Amino acid sequence: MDITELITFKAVVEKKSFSAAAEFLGYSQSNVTKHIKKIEEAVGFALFLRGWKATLTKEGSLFYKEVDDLLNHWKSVCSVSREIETEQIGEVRIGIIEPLSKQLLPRIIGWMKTYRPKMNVTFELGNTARLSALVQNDELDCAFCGKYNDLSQELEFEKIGKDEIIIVALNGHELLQKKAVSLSDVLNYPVVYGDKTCLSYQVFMRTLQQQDLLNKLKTHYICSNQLLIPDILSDNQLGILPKIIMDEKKNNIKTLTTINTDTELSYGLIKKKRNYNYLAETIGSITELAIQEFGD
Amino acid sequence: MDITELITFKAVVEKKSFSAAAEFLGYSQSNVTKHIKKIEEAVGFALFLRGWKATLTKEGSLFYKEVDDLLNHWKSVCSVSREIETEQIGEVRIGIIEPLSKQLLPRIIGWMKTYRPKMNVTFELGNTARLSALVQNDELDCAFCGKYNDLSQELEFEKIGKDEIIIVALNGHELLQKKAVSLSDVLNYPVVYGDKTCLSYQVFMRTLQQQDLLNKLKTHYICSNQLLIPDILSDNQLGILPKIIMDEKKNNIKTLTTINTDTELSYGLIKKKRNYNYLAETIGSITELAIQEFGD
DNA sequence: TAAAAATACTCCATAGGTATTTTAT
DNA sequence: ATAAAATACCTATGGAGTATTTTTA
Repeated sequence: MDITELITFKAVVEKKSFSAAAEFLGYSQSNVTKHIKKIEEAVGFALFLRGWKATLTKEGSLFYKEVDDLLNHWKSVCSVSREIETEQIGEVRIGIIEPLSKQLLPRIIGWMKTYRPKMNVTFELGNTARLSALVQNDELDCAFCGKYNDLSQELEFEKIGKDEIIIVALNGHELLQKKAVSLSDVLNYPVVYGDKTCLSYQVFMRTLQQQDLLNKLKTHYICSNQLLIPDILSDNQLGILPKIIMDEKKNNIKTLTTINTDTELSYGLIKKKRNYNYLAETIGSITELAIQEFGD
Repeated sequence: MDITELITFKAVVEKKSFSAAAEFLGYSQSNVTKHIKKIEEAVGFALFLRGWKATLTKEGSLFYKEVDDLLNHWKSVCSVSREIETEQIGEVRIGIIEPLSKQLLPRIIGWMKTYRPKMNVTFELGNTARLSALVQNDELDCAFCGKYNDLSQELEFEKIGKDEIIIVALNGHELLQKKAVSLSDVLNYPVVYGDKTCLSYQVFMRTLQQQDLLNKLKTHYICSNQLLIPDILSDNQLGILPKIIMDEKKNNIKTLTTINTDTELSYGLIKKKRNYNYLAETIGSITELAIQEFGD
């Protein structure tokens, strides 16, 4: 007994005749007879009372209810396989660093809602180091990160845009009067920046070191969530941030200057180097989206 | 893609290796490879990452959940087919005439509870004519009836026991003093009997006619449900009943006499003459039960 | 008698096997 | 170097067909 035979069974029930079912299925009449006989042998009871019309026996009728369900289940499994093939179901687990999240997260959600309505998405916020470890460990499918120098051999980085580290102040800050603001000027004021895992922290510190200004650093506040810095800035404090998280609409905050870095600061996508990946298409589309958002 | 291939798929998932699955299933390793390849071609994605261990791809894993369900469903359909074969499921529709119901119905229910716990039973109470029409019309599977003279060609009658029509009175009735009670004696009192579809009515009337006593009939009460007659009998009334419904424990009621009939009164089972019948076994067993109950 | 199902017979596709090669650890 | 999967090749079962006979309304 196998599925094709059960399909024949269903056709005979619906067409109420072996020959009509044969025609419907594109089979020979004798083949339909064989299919039905094979099921009847397997189950041990007659399915039909034969005559000019084939009518279900009571046993056949009880069995048909089951078979009909099973064939529907079969069809559903086939359609699920098509959904898997076209990446319509399952889950994408996406890492995002905080600077990118505000712009990228709603856009990804919007895209998924339109093109992957049945798929679940998990967003993991964190810094580049942690997210790339999660990707490495197969706990994330991909991560939107900063460029990460000691990236594992198994991972690859695809650039989606670049950024700069900027220094900001509240409107009316006295430094805003100056035409050219130098780092030594900045160090006269209390500074606020992200913790040491933040790119802005690292760039800022490296630059101080290069210009031998580390000892000039006075009061500083560390806020592990960079996104909050524009909101918590007060008095004569200065914020050090990736340009991307500066909300242009916040017109009480002004950019003083940009920290020049020898190497360009890039954002991009980290994922595993493998030609086999269930979510390749989906992640590809999301990457396109990110490039549209952040690319030049 | 067919069931056997999906079974192989499941085995590979469980054994985590093509060769182990092959051994488990009694297949050659190459055949397992072929099964998996055939599914992979059908669905359009890889199921396993090959290596020393075969591990599911993400797609394979999503698909496996579906397949596992389907295989369980498949197994359940197979087991249902066995239950149909052994008449464990479905419904028996049994007709019973009132005189038999009090004794037979609880016994049938008891038997079904023990031997056909999954099967439903419908009991239809009615007179022989109506029940045999329902059997004829395939609205009942069988009926416990009286012997019915104009039984259709398609039906058969199997005797399970015989009965007599008796005349009863309340304890202390003056007729109980008499040694031999004749029909003319009976007609001096108001009589209670079932309606004209009841065998007892028919026998009584025929006997009156034969003895030319019809005109002597005085007050009479007709109660369409014969079962009630022993309970409603009062004063000097006499009841005319099939012996079988007389509850021996009711010691306030006594039998006066028996109406002699030229032909024997039989109870039996009416069913369709056909060699094909889902419930043949079940009905056979119930008939045995009835014979035990009513047979001599 | 006519419509439908069963049977007899044929053919070839494929499910299964064995032996060997290729791949991955 | 070795365990496991893929491939090449072979065989025989049985799935599907055609033609004919049997059954049933």
